[in-house]
Amino acid sequence: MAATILVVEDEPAIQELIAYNLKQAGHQPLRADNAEQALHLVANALPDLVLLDWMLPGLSGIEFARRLRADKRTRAIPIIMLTARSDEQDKLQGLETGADDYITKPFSPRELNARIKAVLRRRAPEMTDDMVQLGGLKLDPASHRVTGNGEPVELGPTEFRLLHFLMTHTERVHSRTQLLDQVWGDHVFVEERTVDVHIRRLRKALEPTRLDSLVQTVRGTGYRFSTN
Amino acid sequence: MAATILVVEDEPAIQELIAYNLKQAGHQPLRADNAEQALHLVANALPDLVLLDWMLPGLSGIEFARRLRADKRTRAIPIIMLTARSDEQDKLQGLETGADDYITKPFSPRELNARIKAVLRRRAPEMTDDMVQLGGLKLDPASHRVTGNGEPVELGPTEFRLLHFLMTHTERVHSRTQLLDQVWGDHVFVEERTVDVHIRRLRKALEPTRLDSLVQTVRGTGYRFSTN
DNA sequence: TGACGATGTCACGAGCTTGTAACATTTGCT
DNA sequence: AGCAAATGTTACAAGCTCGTGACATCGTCA
Repeated sequence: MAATILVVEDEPAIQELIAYNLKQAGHQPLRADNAEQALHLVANALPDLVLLDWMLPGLSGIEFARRLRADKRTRAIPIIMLTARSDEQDKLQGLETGADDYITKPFSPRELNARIKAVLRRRAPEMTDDMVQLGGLKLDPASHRVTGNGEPVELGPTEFRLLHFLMTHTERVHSRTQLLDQVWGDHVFVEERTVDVHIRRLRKALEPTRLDSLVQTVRGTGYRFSTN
Repeated sequence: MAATILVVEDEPAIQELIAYNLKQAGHQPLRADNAEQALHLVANALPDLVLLDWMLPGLSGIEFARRLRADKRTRAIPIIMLTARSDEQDKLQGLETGADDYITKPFSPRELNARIKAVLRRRAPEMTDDMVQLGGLKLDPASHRVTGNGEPVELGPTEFRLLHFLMTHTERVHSRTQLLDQVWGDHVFVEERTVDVHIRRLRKALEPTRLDSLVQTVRGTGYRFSTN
């Protein structure tokens, strides 16, 4: 994984507990005792996910979530809310505000990790560290290694991300625009044809293993990763 | 999906949020801050769906919807209205004016996407990603693949769109003009006989699977996709 | 600083798509 | 049968898409 996770929780003991667990799971915890502090942190660096206590002193969790959703820069950040009571009302309101999941205290570290992983996978499967293995190709985000039919494949950073995205979204055509948004990042402005060039570089790197046929062109539409 | 969706919303933050989510879902957002601006956009290019805030400065959402419904060119465009209060009165008036659905703020991206999909499925099934399977033919918009009796079928972009439209509107004769409007697009001017040529190409591509008989000629009227 | 890898852009050419016209065939009707 | 309209079929030129190699730039690291 190796995600940066912002923990917004006013109870020090719980905050500490969560932070410890996140570290154990290989994440990078950022801590905030309240929403204001959290906003400051977010202003400086975008976390990959936010664990948000619903009951906070001062600015409430709901309000904080709203603000994240209101700002273009932070809109896409997944939010998991922590709620003390298993109150259905809270849950509903939270999901409406845009939380991706919620978890009721008390919770086990195992459950927390599972939900984090699930949310990361849902929001951006290519963000997780899960190894992807398809049609003879094996891509391991953790070690940043790719092998085709057992042979190592050398890829540049962009080609690696591109392949990772394609392998986590197979059997589906992606337009150049979509690939630019997903692999290069939104807000980046780059020529569409640049995608072609990186597809070319990716294929070239895969050629020695004859796996370049997995990356397919769909004329007039875009590209597709397919094992057929 | 890949629908062009016009968002008419005066609140910049909400407009931005919606546009972002639409993009994530694979749609192409068009934005307007008010009804006048929206009318201009519609004059240039027809969107596939309109998300319309009910409370707008200047020309109201209701009035805008009326105008869309009054013009033959825009009458068929599905409208989903966004309403701040869960006011029954608004809802009723909206549905009477011809809105296809309504959604009450605040709403989750998930809910918005679900409603968009539902409306598109009802009004313009060829805009969704749903796989179509009929009479031995299988067409999957997501992977952009067609198979007939299990065998892959190679189609050019236009033939693909044509077949997709026919398969989502079966047992019904479409005139050449209708096909040009629906498959080629609104403002395109092309000879009617061109449709014949593409029908021919489509049939030829289907011949190897003996499924070309599904595309039928209705003399003096147009073409029809039928499993009988 | 200099070398090197990574990246984005461009230009060129091969090959595919597409709209049209021209010709062939079928259909419906008298 | 004979005719006219509608449709099927083919060929082709123009335009567009995509693959590909070349190149300039930028940041990094020794």
